[in-house]
Amino acid sequence: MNRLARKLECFQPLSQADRDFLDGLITNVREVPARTDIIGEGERPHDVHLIMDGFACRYKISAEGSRHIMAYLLPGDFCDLHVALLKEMDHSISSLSKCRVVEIPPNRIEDMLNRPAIARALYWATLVDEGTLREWLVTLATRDAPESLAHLFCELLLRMRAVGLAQGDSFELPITQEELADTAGLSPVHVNRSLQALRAHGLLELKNKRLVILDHRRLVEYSGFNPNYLHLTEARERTSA
Amino acid sequence: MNRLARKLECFQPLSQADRDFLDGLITNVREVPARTDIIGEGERPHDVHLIMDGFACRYKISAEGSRHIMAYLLPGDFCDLHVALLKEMDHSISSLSKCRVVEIPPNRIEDMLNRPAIARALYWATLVDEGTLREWLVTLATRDAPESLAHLFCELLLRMRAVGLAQGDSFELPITQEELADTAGLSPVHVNRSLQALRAHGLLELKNKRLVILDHRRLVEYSGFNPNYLHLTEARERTSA
DNA sequence: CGTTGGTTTGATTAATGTCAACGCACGTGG
DNA sequence: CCACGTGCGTTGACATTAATCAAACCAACG
Repeated sequence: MNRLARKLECFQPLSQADRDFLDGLITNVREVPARTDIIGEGERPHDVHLIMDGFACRYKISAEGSRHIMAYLLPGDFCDLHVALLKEMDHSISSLSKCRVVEIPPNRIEDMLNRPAIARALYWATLVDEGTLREWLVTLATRDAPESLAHLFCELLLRMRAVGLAQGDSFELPITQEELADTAGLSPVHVNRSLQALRAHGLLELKNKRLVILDHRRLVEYSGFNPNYLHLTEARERTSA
Repeated sequence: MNRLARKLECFQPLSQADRDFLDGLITNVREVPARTDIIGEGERPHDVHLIMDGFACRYKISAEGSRHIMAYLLPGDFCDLHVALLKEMDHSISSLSKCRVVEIPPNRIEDMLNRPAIARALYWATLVDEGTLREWLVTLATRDAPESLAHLFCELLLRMRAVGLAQGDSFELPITQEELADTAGLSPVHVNRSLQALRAHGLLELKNKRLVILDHRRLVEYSGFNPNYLHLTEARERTSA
């Protein structure tokens, strides 16, 4: 049930004690409306934030005022686990949809990191985040607009499955085309046309904030998606909530 | 003298004992010619690799055969510190110039991570790597060609300074325009034209494998460079070898 | 029923890629 | 010492992708 535990078990099964510990972390839950900042660039938050429900993102605003989204944060993802070490955030975090966010005080984080299995799994998770960043870099540099979106959707499907939030080849995607544009480095207009192309190819449908992948195999092939950077072990992929 | 120690001290000064320990790591040095793979995607190297001299890079080859460079590895940078945890590399590492690479066996790495100050500094370094990846993402998504190159050069200057390899506002940059193209997601032709534009603006000169920044202030402004993502403390920036 | 936020469409423009050729410096072997 | 090859940088002409601007449309919601 706990999305964090589910995600960490993609790396390695946890003991019941560890699972219970993670459940115990979920005490201080805060509702965050859609499109509101959770942490701003330059801040140094006191508590660590964990997404329990909804979509959030890391982003930066460039000098000319354009926003770029650098990562999606799904249920089970930490926003700022590292913050204790650095003087300040070098980017911001904002909700995309309505979110439920857990705030965890530093001493509980320390307790968590003293549990070896959890600490290792969290380290794995940051390596996956880094791999994801690298793959997004490749996308921006080498894939054209529809390929970029297709690749993103392939990735999100696996990540949503990993936390039990996919239904078959589809999942809730509560974001706008403008947000996709800010993610893929495209204009909203071009995102729209690219989505139409993907639809026309019979690869997917995106409406009512839900993405339905109609032909997963072809979508993977079309976008050149290789899931190795997510470092999932096949056994732990899940297909249902 | 030890580039790794210099770099880690950008986070926090180290004890003499820690510095000595890091010096003791440099036993098994290997010469690597330019443009040769150090670690390939899919491998799982036994030893950890540390760059002591020269330029290397992380890269991926896309399905259609194009290469994308996702990070530069300078003296003092680890190639694959994390590798113990993951089953396999999700990207490759190759030298750009001739390099000197240290190979460190896993038990020495373990010893290293048992030294709290060093472990913390290494964790800081991986956070900086992640921040750098995010900034490159922003570059690809929002900056035009000459801005991208200018931004990259600003970053490299600070990184080279941090390990004592810059002379004033200039440093050795032993890479070709084609490699810059594979970094910035541009064609070599366009890199060439963009460099000419930067030169024409009197911002910099790049010849004989050396980059001379002629007007640092304007270059920073031109590229919208904000060094916060490198998390350097001013005090530790160095300007000479 | 009007307003609002998001999506869709068309026309035009700007940035960058591609292809092809040429030049230049350097190193090598005759 | 010269001739040649090779790798890299440079240039020009042209094609393509995606951005921009502006307007229309649509559905949800008060």
